[in-house]
Amino acid sequence: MDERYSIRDLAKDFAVTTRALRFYEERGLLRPQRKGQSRIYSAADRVRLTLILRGKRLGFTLDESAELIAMYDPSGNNAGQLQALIDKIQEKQQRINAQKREIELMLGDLKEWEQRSLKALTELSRGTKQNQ
Amino acid sequence: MDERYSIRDLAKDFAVTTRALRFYEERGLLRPQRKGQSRIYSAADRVRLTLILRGKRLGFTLDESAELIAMYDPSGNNAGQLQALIDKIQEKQQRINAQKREIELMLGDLKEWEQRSLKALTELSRGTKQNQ
DNA sequence: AATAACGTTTACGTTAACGTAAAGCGGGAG
DNA sequence: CTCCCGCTTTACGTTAACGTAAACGTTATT
Repeated sequence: MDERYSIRDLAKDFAVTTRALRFYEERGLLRPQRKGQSRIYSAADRVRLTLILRGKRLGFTLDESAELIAMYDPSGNNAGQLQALIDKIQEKQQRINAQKREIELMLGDLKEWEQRSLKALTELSRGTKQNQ
Repeated sequence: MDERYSIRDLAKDFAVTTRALRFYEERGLLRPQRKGQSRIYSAADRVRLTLILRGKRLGFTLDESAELIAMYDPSGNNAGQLQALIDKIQEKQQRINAQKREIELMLGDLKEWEQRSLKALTELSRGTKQNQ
């Protein structure tokens, strides 16, 4: 318990580059300890990294993830923070749902279009001699 | 009919900047005619612009939209192109649905977390004297 | 002719999220 | 001691989608 990981360990475990890890730190998303000049990551850091990557998958920017993680953090463990976090995520969910609706509309249009095109094609090949 | 619009007209009608319109042209998404050195946009150009903007709302890059529009174009009006287009859009839809699922999972976790936190808070205030 | 109102081209600036060197430090194997 | 390995810092490069500014051409007015 209270495990320590090198930057290489984390990079491997989470399939990210060491450059990315240093970058996240530069942006304030990670704060590993130092042993000499080397970075030492803890289990807590792994959790944070998990959140960062989850944020990415969800389409959050690093700044957004930084905010979310700050709220998620036990240090500010009050209900208000949690509610703010939930609100942010719900907002994101709404945007995604809007995208989904738009994409569904577009798909609908396209399938209609496909039908018409296919119909046109078959009518063409029926009423015309095949050339070439 | 066969209406012609200035770059300013389009910018206004679609709420984009003229810079964006020239940029889309530079990237091959629009090909307005020229009258002297000025650009003249047609109804067809408006349709293309509509598609570009729709693509943006859906989270497509300009390059992706360029592809989609090329396929959507009547010039390549065969069923194969259409099918490819539909496939691309469905792929995008799947990505969006995946995002949606992730966000729903995260939301679920968070609400659980909120419950626990709220509970902890009330238990605290019940079992302890209010200080400060 | 001068000015304003639009249009055009050219080109550098901006943000995000790293990639990609370059160059140097510390330690442990031989 | 020497060499390599892994780590570090510093810093310039990259892509996307325009923003912003400079400098100039074209009309229509005044």
